[in-house]
Amino acid sequence: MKAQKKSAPSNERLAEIYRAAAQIILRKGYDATSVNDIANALGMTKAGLYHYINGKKELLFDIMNFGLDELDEEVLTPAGSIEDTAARLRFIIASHARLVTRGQGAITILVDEMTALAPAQSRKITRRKRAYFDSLRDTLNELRAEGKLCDVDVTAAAFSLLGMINWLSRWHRQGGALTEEQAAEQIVKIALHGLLRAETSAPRRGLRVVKS
Amino acid sequence: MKAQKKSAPSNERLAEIYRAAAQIILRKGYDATSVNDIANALGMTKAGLYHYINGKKELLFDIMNFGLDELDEEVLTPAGSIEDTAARLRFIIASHARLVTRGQGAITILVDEMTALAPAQSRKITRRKRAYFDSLRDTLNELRAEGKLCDVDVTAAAFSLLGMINWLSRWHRQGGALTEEQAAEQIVKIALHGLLRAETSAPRRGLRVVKS
DNA sequence: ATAACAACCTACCGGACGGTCGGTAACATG
DNA sequence: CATGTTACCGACCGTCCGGTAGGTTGTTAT
Repeated sequence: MKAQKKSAPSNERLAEIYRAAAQIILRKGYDATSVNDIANALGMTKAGLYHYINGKKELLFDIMNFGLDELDEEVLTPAGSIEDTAARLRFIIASHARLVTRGQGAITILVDEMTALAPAQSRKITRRKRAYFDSLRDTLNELRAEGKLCDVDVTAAAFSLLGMINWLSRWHRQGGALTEEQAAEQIVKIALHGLLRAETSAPRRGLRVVKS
Repeated sequence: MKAQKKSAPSNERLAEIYRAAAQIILRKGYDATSVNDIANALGMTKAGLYHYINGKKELLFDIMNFGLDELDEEVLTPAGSIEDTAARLRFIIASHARLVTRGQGAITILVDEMTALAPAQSRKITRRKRAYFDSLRDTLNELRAEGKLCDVDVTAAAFSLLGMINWLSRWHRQGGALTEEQAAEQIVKIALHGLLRAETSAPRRGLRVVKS
């Protein structure tokens, strides 16, 4: 009748478990990944793994929180000390992008497997994600107040940024044509300046806007 | 020993089934959706539904192809007859975005549930997706040849576009602050011109470029 | 009338999966 | 050497799910 939590055994091993689990879940999806799969990847049996975890859902929940911790530490906190707003936005995009390409898993899982959580867990994760989203949007609002933002909806802009960044995990491969740094740089460029060349100097053969 | 395919019964009902299944799968995920869930949503039993489908995976495969058909018909084919390259790009982005926000499901499932397919099916879908991606990239290359594209990697640009567009399904809600049209328009704006104000005509109170 | 078929149903099967139980071997502590 | 604790394992359980077998009902074709 003890409601005790089993007490965290060896924080070191636990991190290994999270990392291994994240990688497999990322590749096969949460539902398609059995607890056995994760255990075997760690050279264990299922019962052995259950020594460390309290259930499959709770494992997922922990991994997600781990990912959000990374996001806070490597993106939001450092960004907080950047005064210049445009530079701060640039940093957020680039460092978040790097986290997606470099880290294997935890953050991307955040994005894909929300439905697998229990309602209470889902609410907590959603709240943390919301906090991140809000500070991104705040930066955009600040930019607007300074007159540096284009005429776009800040919410749509913030989501579009996240879309570009999170999508990275689906196409960027290590050892591909673009390094992690280059990929992050490309995202920054596209997000801040768009794809089309600004038609400032010497209108080249008269571009027309075609509607419909 | 008949290898016969059971022959498609009533093309009408089949479309209803695809649509209902797509909605549920979109909400709960493929693995978490049981065949029973889909059957019940259609007012049937599982065995009843199996009169129409040949298996859960094949149903998913069919839905994905249905989504790709939509994409071809409503985006790629009309786009093919637009001469002006920039206008074509604009059209592709906007119409694809509208398809994501308006249609409920088939296209988004394409994106999320690839791992659930059998290898042979997965290859076929990947090939079709690849074809779509290539024509998007072709448009960008054409734009580059015309000197209208910024200095960005075309592959990264194409993927970033898809990221923004596909992400729409995660945040845009019917009846929300932005209509489908407005959301699509925002995506187009951000993708083509970026977030930061171009510092061309009449520097409004002295905008500076901030580096680093 | 009856044959034929589509469109379902109830009942069931085999297997996989999450999770548990009762161990055991290794090692540390006193 | 006794005791406790950590880190596992083999065997097992209940449940749920994809899929099937075989029947029933309603409609159409001849």
